[in-house]
Amino acid sequence: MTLNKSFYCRDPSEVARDILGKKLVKNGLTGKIVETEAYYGEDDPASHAYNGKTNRNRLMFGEPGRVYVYLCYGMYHLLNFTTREEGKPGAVLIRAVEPLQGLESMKTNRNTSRKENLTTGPGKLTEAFGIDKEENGEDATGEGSPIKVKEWKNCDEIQRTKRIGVSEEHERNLRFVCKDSDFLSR
DNA sequence: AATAGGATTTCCT
DNA sequence: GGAAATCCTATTC
Repeated sequence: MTLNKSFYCRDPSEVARDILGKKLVKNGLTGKIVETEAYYGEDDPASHAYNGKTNRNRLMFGEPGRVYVYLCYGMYHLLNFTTREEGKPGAVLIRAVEPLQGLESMKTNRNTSRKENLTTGPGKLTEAFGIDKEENGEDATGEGSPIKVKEWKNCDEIQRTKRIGVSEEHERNLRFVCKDSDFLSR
């Protein structure tokens, strides 16, 4: 079962927590989501949407369940799914997955053979899955969608921590991880 | 093991 | 002009 629009049309923290353990699918490659972060809008200084709508972040203001990919530090594509109803900015960043299917393609894409270095970071997993600006704006809620998330498992134990790469000020605990995973970032 | 620097887009001051 | 939702490599301890 592909996660539908009502799954994504909720508070970003709820979506970030509930999407853990689910299966990320793109073109035959799959991975178990083990690390996420929630981002909000006007009340979240670390969010792209903090200062209002721009060409880059406009999907965060739109309907839920869309793929939001953007270029970080001029080099790495980061994968998000939009959340909340149209008009209220929100997104969930996928920070790490555990590789399940398509390991050989991932190794080629990443130019490494070590399973633990394939998808253990937000920039790494997009490279492993071949995700870039092409996918920006795609609807992730259809069975035929190029990128989607499917029902699969839940994590045994979920832990909530500070977000990574975000300045201390105003930071709330908006990072969610499957506690005992061997595939978390850094 | 720990630290430092580089690659380089998008947006803000 | 400078910082940002990162990662890799080289250098130094």
